[in-house]
Amino acid sequence: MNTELSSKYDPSSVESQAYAVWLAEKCFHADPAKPGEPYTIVIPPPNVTGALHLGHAINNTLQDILTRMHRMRGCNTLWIPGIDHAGIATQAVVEKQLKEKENKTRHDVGREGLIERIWAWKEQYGNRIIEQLQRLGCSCDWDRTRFTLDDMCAKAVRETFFKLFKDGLIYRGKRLVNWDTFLQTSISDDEIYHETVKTNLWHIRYPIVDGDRDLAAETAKSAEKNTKEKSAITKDQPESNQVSALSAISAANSSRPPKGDEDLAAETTESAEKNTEANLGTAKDHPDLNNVSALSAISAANSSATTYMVVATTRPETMLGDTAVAVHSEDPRWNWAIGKFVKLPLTGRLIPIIADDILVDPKFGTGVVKVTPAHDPNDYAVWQRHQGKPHSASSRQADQIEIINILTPEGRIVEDARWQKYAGMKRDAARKQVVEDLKAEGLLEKEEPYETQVGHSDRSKTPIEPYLSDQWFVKMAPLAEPALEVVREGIIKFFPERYAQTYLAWLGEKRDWPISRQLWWGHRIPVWRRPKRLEQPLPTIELSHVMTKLNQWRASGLLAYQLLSDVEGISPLEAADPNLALLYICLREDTHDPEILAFFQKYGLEQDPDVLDTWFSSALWPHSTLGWPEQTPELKKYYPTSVLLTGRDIITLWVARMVMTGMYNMGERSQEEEARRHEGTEARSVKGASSISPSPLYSGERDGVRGQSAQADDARNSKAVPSPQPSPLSTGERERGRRLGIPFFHVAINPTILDGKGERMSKSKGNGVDPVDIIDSYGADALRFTLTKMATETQDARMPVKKDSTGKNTSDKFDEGRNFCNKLWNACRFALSNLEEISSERRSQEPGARSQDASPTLNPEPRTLNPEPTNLNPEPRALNPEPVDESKWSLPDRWIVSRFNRTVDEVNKALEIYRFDVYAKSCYDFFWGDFCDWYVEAIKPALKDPARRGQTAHVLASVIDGCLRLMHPMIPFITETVWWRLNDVRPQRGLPGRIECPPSQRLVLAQWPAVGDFSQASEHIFPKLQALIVAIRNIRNEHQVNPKQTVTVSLKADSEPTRQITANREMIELLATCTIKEVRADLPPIANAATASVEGCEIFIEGLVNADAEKQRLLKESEETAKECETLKARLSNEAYVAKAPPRLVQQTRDQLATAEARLEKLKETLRKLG
RNA sequence: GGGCGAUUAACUCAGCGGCUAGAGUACCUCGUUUACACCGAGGGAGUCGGGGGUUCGAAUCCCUCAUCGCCCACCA
Repeated sequence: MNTELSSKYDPSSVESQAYAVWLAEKCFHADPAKPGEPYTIVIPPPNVTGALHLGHAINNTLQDILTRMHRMRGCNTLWIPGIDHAGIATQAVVEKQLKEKENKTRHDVGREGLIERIWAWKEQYGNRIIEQLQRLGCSCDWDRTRFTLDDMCAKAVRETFFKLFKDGLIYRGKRLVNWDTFLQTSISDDEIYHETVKTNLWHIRYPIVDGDRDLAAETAKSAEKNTKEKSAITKDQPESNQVSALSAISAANSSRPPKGDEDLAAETTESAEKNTEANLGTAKDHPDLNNVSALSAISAANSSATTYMVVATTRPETMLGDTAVAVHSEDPRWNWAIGKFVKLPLTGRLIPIIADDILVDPKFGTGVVKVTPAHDPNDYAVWQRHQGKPHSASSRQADQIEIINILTPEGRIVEDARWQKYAGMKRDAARKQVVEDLKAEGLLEKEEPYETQVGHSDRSKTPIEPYLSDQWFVKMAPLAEPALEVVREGIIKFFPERYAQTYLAWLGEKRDWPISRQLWWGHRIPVWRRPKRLEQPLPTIELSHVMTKLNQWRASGLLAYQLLSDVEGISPLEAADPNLALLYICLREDTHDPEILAFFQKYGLEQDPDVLDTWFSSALWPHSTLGWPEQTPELKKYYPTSVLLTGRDIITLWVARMVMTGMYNMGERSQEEEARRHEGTEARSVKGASSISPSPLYSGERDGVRGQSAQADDARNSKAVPSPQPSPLSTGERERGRRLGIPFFHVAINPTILDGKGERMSKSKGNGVDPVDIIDSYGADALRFTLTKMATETQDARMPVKKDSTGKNTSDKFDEGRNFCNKLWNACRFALSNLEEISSERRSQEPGARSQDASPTLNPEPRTLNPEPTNLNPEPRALNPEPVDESKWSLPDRWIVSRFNRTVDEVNKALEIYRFDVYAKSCYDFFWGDFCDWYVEAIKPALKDPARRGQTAHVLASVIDGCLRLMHPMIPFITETVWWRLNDVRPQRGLPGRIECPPSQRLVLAQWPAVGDFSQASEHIFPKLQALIVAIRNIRNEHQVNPKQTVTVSLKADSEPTRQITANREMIELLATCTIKEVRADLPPIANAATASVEGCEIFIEGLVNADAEKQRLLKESEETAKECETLKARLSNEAYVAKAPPRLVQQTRDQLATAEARLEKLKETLRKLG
């Protein structure tokens, strides 16, 4: 390979070449059989729907930095890439395309057909995402690329569902969900966005029905209608006629009980039983009827004047489904009416007036709220609360209310005799009609304009409907508790720390997770059930046979089933539903068992058509990608993963769920259970498992993988040179995490990138920047550097966006990255060309070349000055017998090496706490500010001097080597390319104890730099000389001296500075473009010279005769100095300061004052002489 | 309503009890010295959002107000 560096840096050729080499040599491939402490990251899988944006770019750049750094640290490093199938988003996109291109709906092409199309689509776009990640430079193990819908993930999904189902943590329930009437699926809260909509607030009169004789008759009629209404629902929703006992129980167990309502669960269970009776046709009376007698007893004392209540609503059409009006129990305007009825306009039903202090805010509106349980989340909660409770201790009257669905899945009003007029109308039409009819009846009190937030589906952009339907849920409480605990205890840490709050707050709510989606694209729910009840209930004998069979299969681990038996205290047969409508069977794996298949067929059991929420598979990502539930070597080696890097928006949706499922599937208890299963014992419940002795998995030796201590030995032996810093995780911590099954130890949150106005980037706003455009125009390294520098601890990072000449979005922000990359390239080119020259010369003079390295001793610096050694392991130095003879080093050599080690130290500390910006800044400041601006400039003469060039070149090569290692994770392409050239030109590098340079053909696999010793003396002296040089340059500039023109300088300085200046005279003269005439302590003032003073050293530059300018400058300086004196004096005259501040600080102030006063005196003297 | 963050130079951001508050970009001056004009040398530019407080000392800690943004809840 030709490793010449082109004179102009061309990112595209550099990048493609380096990446091709890494791939060809499998540099990113991880092998679990190899030694080394594991370091694992799983990518947050991008949605297959979209191309990558800057958010992905920053997220993946940071992951790559960590991955590359740990690989260089000798860890057994794995970064797993992959893509999310993004259920609803993807299906929506493909359906839209289908509609646009072929004018077909999903029903036209069928389930199979649609899925086939989506897979084709996935191939195309999934590959594009992989390509984009590769262009970014991501060092993922591409052989292990996963897709949340591939076989490996599917297996994990299936097993997890089965486990949850078996443990009773998955249940089917009727719930109010967010219904997308366009896509006809439920969607989760996070797929909703709110839009402000201008509408009206309609005030409607609901006539109060007095307790007179007509009442009983009215109520009876209403009851009759209710019966009809039941059949209407049944017709409309075939599967929803059972407000099943199971769902009601589940609701009671899992929903948050309202505050202070401890008895709710018990009461709901009772009510559920009642409902079951009703469903089974054993209950004769409608619950409402039980209230009639009590009603007539009500006194109407308060009510004589009031004949109606006014409710305000933005959704008048839902009044068809009203089943109550609610008031606050302490609202004197209305509480007298509690227990009475109102006559619902338009349909004429009688509905109760109930008290609900949670729903009703008496200070808001009229204090009266209509209750539509089937179409409003709050009202649904009211329905749940009012399951037959007495109004108060003194009243025996129950306030149970009904629930009535009025909408079809398409969002039309359902067919129903009571509102036939509106049947089939869409929401808006129905609303219009209802309002008109109310007007006609004189029941519309007023209509006022109103703005409200309406939830819209993110996918179809249509308004969502709260809709009552049967869904599958995961019970959160048992899963959430351990997941909360590991974060509270700091076993999982967030960076920055504050994000733990978001996590804890959300998880603390323990709201059950609706996991079913009425889609086709996704993991299908592995539950078989009858869509309807059996026409004829099974005879007891047959039912008993069914149960026996099921128990047999369950015992052999093939399936799990749920029915009423899951309620404690009821035997399975007792509870078994003879209509089989409440029997849910979860098959662990798809089966070909003819007996089971025949059973399913005989009883008409079908697989649930729904699929799982896409987050269900994402939640398993850290262990499913490693092969779980199979006990793969990968799983054993790489789980738990080390860190998760992600954006803060999915801390709840994703991070929390990964912790829950990770601990549930991978925690020790779970693993034990697994082990027992393999032994042929069926574990019935998790509860019993804790008494079992630890499985072999955790007792030391493991199949195929040696124990922890053996691995550690291996790692040590494999080190050629000291490996650097130990991983921040101790063995104990790692083991604890493994036992608990946590998916990762750290969660690092990267900032969200916004545009210059602080708005989120998006396609619709047109402010998005495409990372590939930036790579094309600036290069991937430049993009990466800029993004790394933006990765601060704040939550957002702004990036002003502008259009480039071709109309694409770009940002000047990337200039900084590009400039730095360019600087890096050119500095390396310069260094390499010198090294090449010197090396070839050296080779031609072997073997005596070494002697050249001797250079005159300048300021020998005793080693004792160095701070504590950072390399605790002495072995490595033995590898290189050549001792470091620093007496040969020039000041710049010692300084730059020390500064380099300082930088490595800073970088290590920064990356340990995920301060990527500090990493970028440290590298930038060191490389540009110290190395290029000072060191390289300072050594130019030495590189030309045969006596010194050998030594200088050796330091230069070692520093370059270290810099390339240090910056490689952030700037991988340039550094790798330069590395190859450096290996060619100068294969032998390294300053033992200072900069270790163990050889490596590829930088990507080279060792991360160790922190070598510092040189405090040089770090003290060099900056003083810098200040002197800057001061001289400053005077030159002020006097408009041409940069090329050499000036003559005389310096007045004490003996020590004089010594340093003299010793480094050549460097000062070069960097300040001057000739130093003399340096001494007793230098008399020089007339007609421009002067300055810095670090106790007075500078005189001859021949700069601009007296006026000089006088002005002196005046200004003396003014400033006087001011400084004043400030310092004031500080010292403050007694409290002298008394309370640290003595060190007070002394410092005194010294400063003395210096400033002396300087001021000199300035005044000079000014006096000038007149 | 609850929580979190931001407010520092024209712009984008560091700094988070103690050096004269820093960097990059932009701006101004000078400069085509063979690494780099995507460069070099230098410069100007800030009441650290307002107001209180704690402290010897506050950009930094506390309270409060204002503005902007995000998350959660709610909006009959």
